[in-house]
Amino acid sequence: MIPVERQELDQRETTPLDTSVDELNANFIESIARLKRRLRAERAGDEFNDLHRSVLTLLVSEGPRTLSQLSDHEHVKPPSMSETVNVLEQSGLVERTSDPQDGRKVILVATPHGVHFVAESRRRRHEWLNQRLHELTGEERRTLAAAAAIISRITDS
Amino acid sequence: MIPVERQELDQRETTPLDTSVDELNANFIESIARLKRRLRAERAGDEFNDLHRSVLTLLVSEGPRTLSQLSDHEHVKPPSMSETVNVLEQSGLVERTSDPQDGRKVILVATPHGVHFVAESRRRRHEWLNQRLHELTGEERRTLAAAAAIISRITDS
DNA sequence: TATTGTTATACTCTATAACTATA
DNA sequence: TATAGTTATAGAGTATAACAATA
Repeated sequence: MIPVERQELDQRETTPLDTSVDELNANFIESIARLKRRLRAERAGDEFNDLHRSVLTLLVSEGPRTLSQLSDHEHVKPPSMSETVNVLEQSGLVERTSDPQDGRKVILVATPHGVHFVAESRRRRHEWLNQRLHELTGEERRTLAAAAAIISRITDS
Repeated sequence: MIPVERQELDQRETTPLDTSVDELNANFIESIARLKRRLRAERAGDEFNDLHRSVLTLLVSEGPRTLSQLSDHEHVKPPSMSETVNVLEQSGLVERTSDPQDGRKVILVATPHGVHFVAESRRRRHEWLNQRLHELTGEERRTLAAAAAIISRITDS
């Protein structure tokens, strides 16, 4: 039924490769959307969300960043990042400092407590996914790691 | 700095494999969260979201389902699925029918318009991601396809 | 005047609680 | 009673618009 519809509708040139990209697009988005919804249920009640953790991890591993740098990197708008940073700041995990060269800028720095938190929390978080990952074969894990690298690259392009 | 912290904190036994799973967990979640945020920005203004499309695709390709079956499959609660189905129904893409065996159940069926929509929209949606996928090598696409399959499997376990 | 960030407000997506109808 | 689904309401996460401070 679907192939017939596709045939009717495919007015422009398509190669089998196009079709496979379309399929990949749909399958891939649907699979990660379902995973995100499942993870949401698993981590209900957590104090920090993925964005909080991603920002903190970046500050710990890569060093201080301005608010705009953070919002660009994470693909959110500055007001969203400002609120995210408020939470981290109120928890004592990051500090706002000012740029001596440019008074408009706010530079975010991880506190020692923030560094400690990242090291400590990597293991505990997303326990459900951790368990699932442990059940995979080494090759399957390598596939996911390779996929994560590809996703990061295209997201930032 | 981080390795020292880890060493202090790692009270329980961990193997190198554990660490790599932790890293994979963090990297993977962060990469797909950033991708999701980027996709949100790219598809602003769209009439349907990922859940609408995923549900419609399932009904078209796999046949009629009850509301509970849909909410289980997509990992949302029944009220969320009910609202999602309302939108698809109001757009004429699915129909609610009743189960002749059990009057409590609602069976969702894709309309001909819904079938047509799925075939027609696969190509157009997420144009930004489609473009990125076209720029990948065949092997990179195979990696993502394999990752999507693994994700789907573990999400539904 | 342009840029960086914040505050106020609103929208999207999903959840929980309360309810209706049927088994 | 227990189950399937809906309605009403709330919360998390993100956005846009308006504003303040600095360049």
